[in-house]
Formats: sequence, C-alpha cells, structure tokens
Amino acid sequence: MKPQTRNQGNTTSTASRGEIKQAEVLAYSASVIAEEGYEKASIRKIASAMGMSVSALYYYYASKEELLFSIQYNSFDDLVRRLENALEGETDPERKLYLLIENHLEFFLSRISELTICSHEINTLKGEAYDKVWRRRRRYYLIALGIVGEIKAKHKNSALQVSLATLNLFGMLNWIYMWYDPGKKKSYRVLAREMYNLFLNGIKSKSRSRPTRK
Amino acid sequence: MKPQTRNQGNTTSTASRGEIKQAEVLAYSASVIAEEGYEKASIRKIASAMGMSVSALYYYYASKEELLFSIQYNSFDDLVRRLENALEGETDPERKLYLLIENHLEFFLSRISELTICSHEINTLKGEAYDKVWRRRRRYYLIALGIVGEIKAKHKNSALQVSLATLNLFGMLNWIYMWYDPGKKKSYRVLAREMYNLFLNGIKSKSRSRPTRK
DNA sequence: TAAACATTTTAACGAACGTTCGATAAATAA
DNA sequence: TTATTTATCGAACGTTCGTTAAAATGTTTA
Repeated sequence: MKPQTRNQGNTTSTASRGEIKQAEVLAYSASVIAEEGYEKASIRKIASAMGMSVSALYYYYASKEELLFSIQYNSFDDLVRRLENALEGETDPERKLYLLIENHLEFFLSRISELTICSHEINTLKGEAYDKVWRRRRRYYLIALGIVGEIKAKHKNSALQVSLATLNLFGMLNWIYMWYDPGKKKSYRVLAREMYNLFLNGIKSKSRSRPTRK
Repeated sequence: MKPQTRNQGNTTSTASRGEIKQAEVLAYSASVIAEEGYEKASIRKIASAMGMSVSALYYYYASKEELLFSIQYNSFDDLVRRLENALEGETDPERKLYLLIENHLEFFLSRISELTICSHEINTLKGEAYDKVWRRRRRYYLIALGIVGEIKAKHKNSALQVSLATLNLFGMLNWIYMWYDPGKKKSYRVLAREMYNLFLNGIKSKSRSRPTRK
C-alpha cells in the first residue's frame, strides 16, 4: 500500500524512506511544472526528469491534479504558518507590514519553483481542491488586509481603499516570479526594503489627487 | 488563398469579409484562451465556441501558435501606440505617469481577454515569435522606466532603484487580471487614481528605512 | 527459510491533441 | 452562362496525453 500519511501530524521527526521519496517526487514535479506550466508539464516529463517510470510516480501520487494540489497547499500552508510565527507578539502595524514582505520574499527565494506555481497556476485547480487551497490563500490575504487597515487607521488616511491597496501589494509580491533572476543573487532583504518603502509611503500619504490637464 | 494581409498597412478603411472574419476568429480565440489558458484551450474548443469547423479556423490562421502570437503582438502594439499618442507633448513626469497608468487600465478593461493573455501567457511563446512580442513589450517597459527615472530626478530621491520600482509598478498593473471582476463595473479611472497615488507617493518619499526590531 | 509487504516495471488503454487532406459549397469574375 | 476564387466541411493522420492492470522485483518480518 502506498504511504498515505503525509508529513502533517508527524509526531516523530523520522521520515520513512517512502515519505522521503514522496517529497522528492513533489520537488521534481514542482521544478518541471514551474518551468513548463502545469498543462505542458506531462507526467512523462516529470518521471523521466527524475529517472523514474511513470507508474512509479503514480505509486506516490494518485493523479497529476494531486501533485499540483500538494505543491500549492503545502506552500501556502507553510507561508501562512511562517508568517503567523513571525508576527507573534508584534504590535506595530508598520513593523508587521515589513515582516510580511520579508517573510514572503524570503520564502519565495528559497522555494522559487513552488511559489511560481502558487502564483501562475492560481486558477488551474477546480472544485474541492481549489477550495482547499483558496482557504489557505484567503487566510494569508486577510492577515495582509488587517495590517494595511491598521496602518490606514494609524495615519488617519480615510481616503485609502484598503482592499485595493492590499491587492496592489500582492501584485508586486506575486509578479516577482516573472522577472526575478536567481543568477543575479539579489538578496531578499534588499528587495523587501525597497518594496516596503514603496508601499508604506504610498499608502501613508494623504495627497490623493490626479494631476489636472494643463 | 487565405487572406495574408493583416489590418496593418491598410490604407483604406474598408475591410474585406475575410479580414472581418479573421478578426472575429482572433476575438473568440482570445476569450477561450483567456478563460482556459493556452494549453488547455484546444483548437476544437475555439472552433466550436464560434460554431465553426476546425479546418475553417485553419483557413485563417496557420497554427495555434500564430493565434497566440497575433493576440499578444497586436495587443502590445496597440498598447504602445496608444501610450505614445497620449504622452505626445506632455512634459511633466508625474502627469506622464498618470497617463501611463490610465492608458494601461483603460485598455485592460476594454480588452480584458487579450490583456489577460498578455500577462498570463507572457512566457508561452518561444523562438522568433517570442522575440517579436518581447520587442514590443520592451518598448513599453522602457517608456515606463524613463518616466520613473524622471520622477526620481525631479524629487532628487537618489536612493530609489528605478528598475525595481518600475517592475513593481508592472506587478500592480499586470496582476489586475487575477482579481478584477467585470461584474463590479469599477471604473478604470478610480483604479488609475488609486494606483497612481500609491505608486507616486511611494517613490517620491525619501524616508527609506526598515523598522528596527524592538 | 518462506511469507508478507513495498516498490518498480512493462505494456497497454481510450481519449484528446494539433494538423492536414480532398471534396464541396458559396461568392465573385469572366 | 461558365470559370475562378474564396470559404467551409467531415474524416482521418500520427502523436501525446493521463491513467491503469498485472507481473516482476526488492525489502522487511516471522
């Protein structure tokens, strides 16, 4: 029988050989899917990328969809957990914003393939699998929304549209996979600083007018 | 023989029946591809979406790749042209920034399918087709980069990383297709105002520091 | 040792894919 | 009218897709 139990709820830190291989399959899948896109990344490509037969792959995952689901769910789950951990005990909303951005970028750079898939294949899953991932994603979004709302209140910027600003923040964060070059080795701290300053100053300021035509 | 001449370079404003149909095919293709993604949007789905046979479709376009190429190239081409037109005679960099954002969002809302494809399928094409689209895209990017550079100079904000800021601007702009709901009928002007204020205030301000740990 | 379980392989399934072909139908030109 | 071009069609091509059944290996346990 195949190893049904995933890492979650593993009381001991030991991982069976099957679980290790299972994680390995997921990692290879992530790199191929990130590179080629979900539809174009065939099961055969993934299997041969790790020198494995197609059916051996099916021993660990019941379907291609389950591969995508596991990648996305685990990534969002880790992302949320790490964020909640980082925010623990923090009260200053601006500091929280920085931690969110830093956490996101650090996670992105350490697992580029997975996060690329989280961004690019965000609407690929359907039905229940989509819903499950959506709920993780939603949790992440609500944390960000709360932080932006706190900053708005702190600076009494009543004109700011919190949800719109938050979506723009995610636009910046999620678009990185399109231009980030791992070869350049730009540190996540530099990126985080820059993005934090841009976004914070953008939502703090109360000057909100469109330049009139001359 | 199939109608080789595209709209480009059409001296007269008349369009033959073939050219009209050709444009119609492109529009249907765009909506199906935007909805399903390029790989999953099969030629058969596109054809049956417009009550046409598969071979009739091939009469107008030689391949599925040519469909994607035409959608992307025409969209970027129009986008750049409209922007250059709008910027004609403008000198104030902040006004230029607003016009860029407004132009982008207005175009996006009027041709959601095409722009969704421009964002989401940005790395789908390969080889020469990719290069041709890339050059259009590059032109657009350089205009934006120039405007951001001018604003930096105007405000003497020497700490600002122009290319990074520009990429973040495009992150906000290109991510819209992920959350924009046409049903809500939010005007592009409202979006443009909000994004303009956020980005401009973000890059104008010279306060660039990371909140220190407590 | 043998029995039990875990893992991998070979070979194939039906379905869908992009594309092409030759035969028509419809529209236009002579 | 006939001749010619323009447009459409159904049927098929070869290939690849995700998936599975059954048999063959390893590996651990009794």
